[in-house]
Amino acid sequence: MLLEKEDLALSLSLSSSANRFDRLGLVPSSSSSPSRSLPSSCQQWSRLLLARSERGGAGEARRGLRTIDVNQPPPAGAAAGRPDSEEADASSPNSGVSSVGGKRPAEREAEHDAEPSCSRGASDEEEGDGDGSRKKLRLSKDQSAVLEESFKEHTTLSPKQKLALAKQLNLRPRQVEVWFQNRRARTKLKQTEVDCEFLKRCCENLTEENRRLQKEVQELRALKLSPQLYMQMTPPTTLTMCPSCERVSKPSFSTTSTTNPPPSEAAAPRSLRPPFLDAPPQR
DNA sequence: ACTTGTGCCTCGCTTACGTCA
DNA sequence: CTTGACGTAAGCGAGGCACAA
Repeated sequence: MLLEKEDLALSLSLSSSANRFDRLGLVPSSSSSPSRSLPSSCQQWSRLLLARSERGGAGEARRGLRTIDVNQPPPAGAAAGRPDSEEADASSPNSGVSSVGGKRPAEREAEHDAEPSCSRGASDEEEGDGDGSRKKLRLSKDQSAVLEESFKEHTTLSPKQKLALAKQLNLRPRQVEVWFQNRRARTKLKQTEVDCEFLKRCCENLTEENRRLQKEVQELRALKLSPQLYMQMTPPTTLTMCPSCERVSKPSFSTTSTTNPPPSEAAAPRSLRPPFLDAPPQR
């Protein structure tokens, strides 16, 4: 159990690290799937694009289904306060908007033949469906593993994939949907933590760099005050900046030879900044 | 061409439950 | 046995997009 958790955390952090490397350009972005290699903000955009592309595909099926099914009443019980709270729950997420239309045609169809399995434990019968209290059912290890594998392939599911997965795992499509939703949330949370840590380190490095430069300025001023040394020294204007990478080249002489080299991250070119700093506004 | 209504999807936030120390 | 912390399945509302009327 503990190991499992750690494994999950590890996989999360590993994928996050991969994202970080991708951001820094250390890993060719083509080495991982687009959605997973992108930072969270970019993932938002890719998600939109993905959603659009998926809707392009799934939308056609939906359109097809809609023409067939849109005006059909939901299966008996689904709309009319079925005593089974599971089914009621399954339609609730969209209750805000689907109070009129009810369940999605595809799901309606699927859930009709894919009876609620309620996974292991399945003590559904004695869990009093009538009281309206929501049941929480833990997914089995196998189910979680399959879902995890699927998530690695794609972080969002098309309706077809969702149905297939639900059927394969003997779950309701709604459960698969919720699992992916929560999984995306966990991934994002993890990524945010990684981003925070990265920014923290950047801040520390920049502070250190600032301290170093201040010290250097002080030393240069001190040199300027002593004429003999000042006349002998080579021009201190060797602090040139490369316009392309914005790196400051080291002076040929060093009055601060004991100072540390600039931290790699602090000296990183602008293109390596965390992309979320340049990210478009999120909603 | 533009507007409006509908259906669907995803997200963020939250709640409730299961597990463990 | 109880309790608090933690992980996670699930509920809810909001926003956005596609599509049809």
